[in-house]
Amino acid sequence: MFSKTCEYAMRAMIFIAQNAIDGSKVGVKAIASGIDSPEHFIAKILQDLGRKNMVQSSKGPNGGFYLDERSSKISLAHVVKTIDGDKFFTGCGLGLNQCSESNPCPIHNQFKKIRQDTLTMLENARLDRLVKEMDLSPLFLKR
Amino acid sequence: MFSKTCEYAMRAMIFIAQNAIDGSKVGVKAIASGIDSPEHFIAKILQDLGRKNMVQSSKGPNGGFYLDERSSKISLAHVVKTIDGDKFFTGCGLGLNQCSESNPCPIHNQFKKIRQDTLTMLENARLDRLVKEMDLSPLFLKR
DNA sequence: ATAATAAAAGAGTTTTTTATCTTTTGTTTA
DNA sequence: TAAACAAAAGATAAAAAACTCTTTTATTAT
Repeated sequence: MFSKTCEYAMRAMIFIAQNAIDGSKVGVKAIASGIDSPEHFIAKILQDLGRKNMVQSSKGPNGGFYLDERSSKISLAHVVKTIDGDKFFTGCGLGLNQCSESNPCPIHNQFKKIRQDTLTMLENARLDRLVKEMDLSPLFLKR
Repeated sequence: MFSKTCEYAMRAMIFIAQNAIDGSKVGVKAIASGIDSPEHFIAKILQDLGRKNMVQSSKGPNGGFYLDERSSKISLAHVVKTIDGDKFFTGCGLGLNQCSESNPCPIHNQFKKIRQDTLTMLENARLDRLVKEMDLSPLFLKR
Protein backbone atom coordinates (compact mmCIF):
# COMPACT_ATOMS: atom_id res chain seq x y z
CA MET A 1 0.00 0.00 0.00
CA PHE A 2 2.52 2.55 1.19
CA SER A 3 6.30 2.37 1.11
CA LYS A 4 8.13 1.32 4.24
CA THR A 5 9.55 4.81 4.46
CA CYS A 6 6.03 6.18 4.48
CA GLU A 7 4.81 3.75 7.11
CA TYR A 8 7.71 4.66 9.38
CA ALA A 9 7.02 8.35 8.78
CA MET A 10 3.37 8.06 9.76
CA ARG A 11 4.18 6.02 12.85
CA ALA A 12 6.94 8.43 13.87
CA MET A 13 4.72 11.47 13.48
CA ILE A 14 2.00 9.87 15.58
CA PHE A 15 4.59 8.85 18.17
CA ILE A 16 5.99 12.35 18.39
CA ALA A 17 2.51 13.84 18.63
CA GLN A 18 1.87 11.50 21.50
CA ASN A 19 5.11 11.80 23.39
CA ALA A 20 6.43 15.31 22.84
CA ILE A 21 3.89 17.20 24.92
CA ASP A 22 4.03 20.50 26.80
CA GLY A 23 7.41 21.56 25.46
CA SER A 24 9.09 18.22 25.94
CA LYS A 25 10.90 16.51 23.06
CA VAL A 26 11.65 12.99 21.93
CA GLY A 27 14.94 11.78 20.54
CA VAL A 28 15.44 9.52 17.54
CA LYS A 29 16.45 6.64 19.76
CA ALA A 30 13.16 6.80 21.65
CA ILE A 31 11.23 7.19 18.42
CA ALA A 32 12.99 4.28 16.74
CA SER A 33 12.32 1.97 19.64
CA GLY A 34 8.83 3.33 20.12
CA ILE A 35 7.74 2.57 16.58
CA ASP A 36 10.10 -0.34 15.97
CA SER A 37 12.06 1.10 13.07
CA PRO A 38 15.78 1.23 12.23
CA GLU A 39 17.24 4.16 14.12
CA HIS A 40 19.34 5.77 11.40
CA PHE A 41 16.65 5.20 8.85
CA ILE A 42 13.94 7.01 10.75
CA ALA A 43 16.49 9.74 11.50
CA LYS A 44 16.86 10.35 7.77
CA ILE A 45 13.15 10.38 7.24
CA LEU A 46 12.65 12.89 10.04
CA GLN A 47 15.37 15.07 8.55
CA ASP A 48 13.38 15.18 5.35
CA LEU A 49 10.17 15.99 7.15
CA GLY A 50 12.06 18.63 9.14
CA ARG A 51 13.31 20.36 5.99
CA LYS A 52 9.73 20.53 4.84
CA ASN A 53 8.78 21.98 8.18
CA MET A 54 6.43 19.17 9.03
CA VAL A 55 8.28 18.43 12.24
CA GLN A 56 10.43 20.60 14.48
CA SER A 57 13.69 19.69 16.17
CA SER A 58 16.47 21.07 18.31
CA LYS A 59 20.01 19.85 18.83
CA GLY A 60 21.99 19.40 21.98
CA PRO A 61 21.14 18.20 25.45
CA ASN A 62 17.40 17.92 25.96
CA GLY A 63 17.04 18.26 22.23
CA GLY A 64 14.86 16.11 20.05
CA PHE A 65 11.80 16.23 17.88
CA TYR A 66 8.50 17.91 18.59
CA LEU A 67 5.56 19.46 16.79
CA ASP A 68 4.58 23.11 16.72
CA GLU A 69 0.98 24.14 16.59
CA ARG A 70 0.76 23.91 12.82
CA SER A 71 2.58 20.58 12.61
CA SER A 72 0.35 18.97 15.20
CA LYS A 73 -2.56 19.49 12.85
CA ILE A 74 -0.92 17.69 9.97
CA SER A 75 -2.89 14.77 8.52
CA LEU A 76 -1.62 11.38 7.50
CA ALA A 77 -2.67 12.31 3.96
CA HIS A 78 -0.08 15.09 4.07
CA VAL A 79 2.58 12.67 5.26
CA VAL A 80 1.76 10.17 2.54
CA LYS A 81 1.83 12.82 -0.17
CA THR A 82 5.15 14.14 1.10
CA ILE A 83 6.84 10.75 1.19
CA ASP A 84 5.19 8.67 -1.52
CA GLY A 85 3.84 11.45 -3.71
CA ASP A 86 0.25 11.55 -4.80
CA LYS A 87 0.20 8.70 -7.25
CA PHE A 88 -1.70 6.71 -4.67
CA PHE A 89 -4.50 9.27 -4.70
CA THR A 90 -4.55 10.05 -8.38
CA GLY A 91 -2.94 7.07 -10.13
CA CYS A 92 -4.68 4.33 -12.06
CA GLY A 93 -5.18 0.96 -10.40
CA LEU A 94 -3.71 -0.82 -13.40
CA GLY A 95 -0.77 1.58 -13.64
CA LEU A 96 -1.94 3.30 -16.81
CA ASN A 97 -0.72 6.85 -17.20
CA GLN A 98 -3.30 7.72 -19.77
CA CYS A 99 -6.22 6.46 -17.71
CA SER A 100 -8.62 9.31 -17.03
CA GLU A 101 -12.24 10.31 -16.89
CA SER A 102 -12.49 10.48 -20.67
CA ASN A 103 -10.17 7.56 -21.23
CA PRO A 104 -10.99 5.16 -18.44
CA CYS A 105 -9.40 1.79 -17.76
CA PRO A 106 -11.71 -1.16 -17.09
CA ILE A 107 -11.83 -0.49 -13.37
CA HIS A 108 -11.48 3.28 -13.40
CA ASN A 109 -14.74 4.26 -11.76
CA GLN A 110 -14.61 1.73 -8.97
CA PHE A 111 -11.05 2.64 -8.18
CA LYS A 112 -11.81 6.31 -8.17
CA LYS A 113 -14.25 5.84 -5.35
CA ILE A 114 -11.85 3.80 -3.26
CA ARG A 115 -9.04 6.28 -3.73
CA GLN A 116 -11.36 9.08 -2.75
CA ASP A 117 -12.50 7.25 0.37
CA THR A 118 -8.89 6.59 1.32
CA LEU A 119 -7.96 10.22 0.81
CA THR A 120 -10.88 11.46 2.89
CA MET A 121 -10.01 9.04 5.63
CA LEU A 122 -6.35 10.05 5.72
CA GLU A 123 -7.23 13.73 5.59
CA ASN A 124 -9.38 13.27 8.64
CA ALA A 125 -6.57 11.47 10.42
CA ARG A 126 -4.91 14.57 11.85
CA LEU A 127 -2.18 13.95 14.39
CA ASP A 128 -3.79 15.93 17.22
CA ARG A 129 -7.05 14.16 16.64
CA LEU A 130 -5.47 10.70 16.54
CA VAL A 131 -3.71 11.37 19.83
CA LYS A 132 -6.92 12.52 21.43
CA GLU A 133 -8.71 9.39 20.27
CA MET A 134 -5.88 7.18 21.38
CA ASP A 135 -6.05 8.59 24.89
CA LEU A 136 -9.38 6.89 25.22
CA SER A 137 -8.29 3.48 23.96
CA PRO A 138 -4.87 1.89 24.30
CA LEU A 139 -2.58 2.38 21.36
CA PHE A 140 0.02 0.38 19.55
CA LEU A 141 2.71 1.57 17.21
CA LYS A 142 5.09 -1.39 17.26
CA ARG A 143 5.13 -3.71 14.34
CA MET B 1 -0.73 0.59 -4.64
CA PHE B 2 0.31 -2.55 -6.47
CA SER B 3 3.77 -3.56 -7.65
CA LYS B 4 4.70 -2.99 -11.26
CA THR B 5 4.81 -6.73 -11.73
CA CYS B 6 1.25 -6.94 -10.51
CA GLU B 7 0.04 -4.10 -12.71
CA TYR B 8 1.58 -5.76 -15.77
CA ALA B 9 0.04 -9.06 -14.74
CA MET B 10 -3.45 -7.59 -14.49
CA ARG B 11 -3.13 -5.76 -17.80
CA ALA B 12 -1.75 -8.86 -19.50
CA MET B 13 -4.54 -11.07 -18.23
CA ILE B 14 -7.16 -8.60 -19.41
CA PHE B 15 -5.41 -8.31 -22.75
CA ILE B 16 -5.32 -12.07 -23.23
CA ALA B 17 -8.97 -12.37 -22.21
CA GLN B 18 -9.78 -9.81 -24.83
CA ASN B 19 -7.62 -11.01 -27.68
CA ALA B 20 -7.36 -14.76 -27.38
CA ILE B 21 -10.90 -15.68 -28.39
CA ASP B 22 -12.43 -18.75 -30.02
CA GLY B 23 -9.31 -20.87 -29.78
CA SER B 24 -6.91 -18.20 -31.01
CA LYS B 25 -3.82 -17.31 -29.00
CA VAL B 26 -1.68 -14.26 -28.41
CA GLY B 27 2.10 -14.21 -28.27
CA VAL B 28 4.25 -12.35 -25.73
CA LYS B 29 5.28 -9.83 -28.33
CA ALA B 30 1.69 -8.85 -29.01
CA ILE B 31 0.92 -8.78 -25.31
CA ALA B 32 3.95 -6.66 -24.46
CA SER B 33 3.12 -4.12 -27.11
CA GLY B 34 -0.58 -4.28 -26.33
CA ILE B 35 -0.11 -3.43 -22.67
CA ASP B 36 3.09 -1.42 -23.05
CA SER B 37 5.36 -3.56 -20.90
CA PRO B 38 8.89 -4.89 -21.33
CA GLU B 39 8.63 -8.02 -23.44
CA HIS B 40 10.91 -10.31 -21.45
CA PHE B 41 9.52 -9.09 -18.20
CA ILE B 42 5.92 -9.88 -19.00
CA ALA B 43 7.10 -13.22 -20.39
CA LYS B 44 8.51 -14.07 -16.95
CA ILE B 45 5.35 -12.99 -15.22
CA LEU B 46 3.20 -15.08 -17.55
CA GLN B 47 5.47 -18.06 -16.93
CA ASP B 48 4.72 -17.71 -13.23
CA LEU B 49 1.01 -17.39 -13.82
CA GLY B 50 1.22 -20.36 -16.17
CA ARG B 51 2.85 -22.56 -13.53
CA LYS B 52 -0.01 -21.67 -11.24
CA ASN B 53 -2.43 -22.60 -14.00
CA MET B 54 -3.93 -19.13 -14.18
CA VAL B 55 -3.11 -18.84 -17.86
CA GLN B 56 -2.62 -21.47 -20.54
CA SER B 57 0.00 -21.51 -23.26
CA SER B 58 1.33 -23.56 -26.11
CA LYS B 59 4.67 -23.46 -27.88
CA GLY B 60 5.54 -23.51 -31.54
CA PRO B 61 3.94 -21.95 -34.59
CA ASN B 62 0.52 -20.49 -33.82
CA GLY B 63 1.37 -20.90 -30.17
CA GLY B 64 0.85 -18.30 -27.52
CA PHE B 65 -1.20 -17.57 -24.45
CA TYR B 66 -4.88 -18.10 -23.92
CA LEU B 67 -7.38 -18.76 -21.15
CA ASP B 68 -9.35 -21.92 -20.56
CA GLU B 69 -12.85 -21.78 -19.17
CA ARG B 70 -11.70 -21.69 -15.57
CA SER B 71 -8.98 -19.09 -16.17
CA SER B 72 -11.33 -16.76 -17.98
CA LYS B 73 -13.31 -16.45 -14.77
CA ILE B 74 -10.32 -15.41 -12.70
CA SER B 75 -10.70 -12.11 -10.86
CA LEU B 76 -8.18 -9.32 -10.52
CA ALA B 77 -8.21 -10.07 -6.78
CA HIS B 78 -6.82 -13.50 -7.57
CA VAL B 79 -4.09 -11.98 -9.72
CA VAL B 80 -3.15 -9.48 -7.03
CA LYS B 81 -2.99 -12.17 -4.35
CA THR B 82 -0.89 -14.38 -6.57
CA ILE B 83 1.65 -11.70 -7.40
CA ASP B 84 1.72 -9.34 -4.42
CA GLY B 85 0.37 -11.68 -1.76
CA ASP B 86 -2.51 -10.74 0.46
CA LYS B 87 -0.85 -8.12 2.62
CA PHE B 88 -2.79 -5.51 0.70
CA PHE B 89 -6.06 -7.07 1.79
CA THR B 90 -5.11 -8.02 5.32
CA GLY B 91 -2.18 -5.79 6.26
CA CYS B 92 -2.24 -2.73 8.50
CA GLY B 93 -2.18 0.72 6.92
CA LEU B 94 0.67 1.75 9.17
CA GLY B 95 2.62 -1.45 8.54
CA LEU B 96 2.09 -2.89 12.00
CA ASN B 97 2.17 -6.67 12.13
CA GLN B 98 0.44 -6.85 15.46
CA CYS B 99 -2.43 -4.61 14.43
CA SER B 100 -5.67 -6.52 14.77
CA GLU B 101 -9.25 -6.35 15.87
CA SER B 102 -8.28 -6.63 19.54
CA ASN B 103 -5.09 -4.61 19.15
CA PRO B 104 -6.02 -1.92 16.64
CA CYS B 105 -3.77 0.80 15.29
CA PRO B 106 -5.12 4.38 15.28
CA ILE B 107 -6.69 3.97 11.86
CA HIS B 108 -7.54 0.30 11.96
CA ASN B 109 -11.28 0.48 11.56
CA GLN B 110 -11.32 3.00 8.79
CA PHE B 111 -8.70 1.06 6.88
CA LYS B 112 -10.51 -2.18 7.31
CA LYS B 113 -13.47 -0.81 5.45
CA ILE B 114 -11.39 0.48 2.59
CA ARG B 115 -9.49 -2.77 2.22
CA GLN B 116 -12.76 -4.66 2.22
CA ASP B 117 -14.24 -2.38 -0.43
CA THR B 118 -11.14 -2.85 -2.55
CA LEU B 119 -11.26 -6.59 -2.19
CA THR B 120 -14.94 -6.76 -3.12
CA MET B 121 -14.32 -4.57 -6.12
CA LEU B 122 -11.40 -6.68 -7.36
CA GLU B 123 -13.27 -9.90 -6.73
CA ASN B 124 -16.08 -8.66 -8.92
CA ALA B 125 -13.59 -7.73 -11.63
CA ARG B 126 -13.55 -11.09 -13.33
CA LEU B 127 -11.76 -11.25 -16.67
CA ASP B 128 -14.75 -12.48 -18.68
CA ARG B 129 -16.91 -9.79 -17.17
CA LEU B 130 -14.40 -7.01 -17.79
CA VAL B 131 -14.13 -8.02 -21.44
CA LYS B 132 -17.90 -8.03 -21.81
CA GLU B 133 -18.14 -4.56 -20.32
CA MET B 134 -15.28 -3.29 -22.44
CA ASP B 135 -17.00 -4.37 -25.58
CA LEU B 136 -19.54 -1.66 -24.91
CA SER B 137 -17.06 1.15 -24.34
CA PRO B 138 -13.62 1.58 -25.88
CA LEU B 139 -10.77 0.27 -23.78
CA PHE B 140 -7.22 1.21 -23.12
CA LEU B 141 -4.46 -0.87 -21.67
CA LYS B 142 -1.47 1.19 -22.68
CA ARG B 143 0.31 3.21 -20.04
C1' DA C 1 35.94 27.52 27.50
C1' DT C 2 35.01 22.68 27.53
C1' DA C 3 32.66 18.42 27.59
C1' DA C 4 28.54 16.14 26.62
C1' DT C 5 24.53 15.69 23.96
C1' DA C 6 21.70 15.18 19.95
C1' DA C 7 20.29 16.27 15.35
C1' DA C 8 22.09 17.26 10.40
C1' DA C 9 24.61 15.87 6.73
C1' DG C 10 27.18 12.94 3.79
C1' DA C 11 28.74 8.72 2.11
C1' DG C 12 28.24 4.18 1.72
C1' DT C 13 26.07 -0.87 1.67
C1' DT C 14 22.53 -4.34 1.18
C1' DT C 15 18.34 -6.03 -0.49
C1' DT C 16 14.50 -6.05 -3.47
C1' DT C 17 12.35 -4.93 -7.64
C1' DT C 18 12.49 -4.29 -12.34
C1' DA C 19 14.36 -5.44 -16.63
C1' DT C 20 17.41 -7.83 -20.19
C1' DC C 21 19.84 -11.38 -22.66
C1' DT C 22 20.87 -16.15 -24.00
C1' DT C 23 19.99 -20.95 -24.26
C1' DT C 24 16.82 -24.82 -24.10
C1' DT C 25 12.64 -27.33 -24.90
C1' DG C 26 8.58 -28.36 -27.19
C1' DT C 27 5.41 -27.94 -31.33
C1' DT C 28 4.02 -27.36 -36.02
C1' DT C 29 4.24 -27.56 -40.87
C1' DA C 30 6.47 -28.08 -45.10
C1' DT D 1 13.00 -35.15 -40.77
C1' DA D 2 14.35 -30.47 -40.98
C1' DA D 3 13.37 -25.68 -40.44
C1' DA D 4 10.80 -22.24 -38.22
C1' DC D 5 8.40 -20.75 -34.48
C1' DA D 6 7.24 -19.62 -29.70
C1' DA D 7 7.25 -20.35 -24.85
C1' DA D 8 10.26 -22.08 -20.76
C1' DA D 9 14.16 -21.64 -18.23
C1' DG D 10 18.34 -19.76 -16.50
C1' DA D 11 21.62 -16.32 -15.77
C1' DT D 12 22.75 -11.39 -15.48
C1' DA D 13 22.27 -6.51 -15.10
C1' DA D 14 20.34 -2.05 -13.78
C1' DA D 15 17.61 0.77 -10.80
C1' DA D 16 15.20 1.76 -6.71
C1' DA D 17 14.22 1.13 -1.93
C1' DA D 18 15.73 0.08 2.52
C1' DC D 19 19.15 0.39 5.75
C1' DT D 20 23.96 1.58 8.08
C1' DC D 21 27.97 4.07 9.42
C1' DT D 22 30.85 8.19 10.10
C1' DT D 23 31.62 12.99 10.45
C1' DT D 24 29.94 17.65 11.25
C1' DT D 25 27.26 21.23 13.40
C1' DA D 26 24.52 23.28 16.88
C1' DT D 27 23.10 23.59 21.76
C1' DT D 28 23.35 23.12 26.68
C1' DA D 29 25.26 22.81 31.11
C1' DT D 30 29.25 22.64 33.91
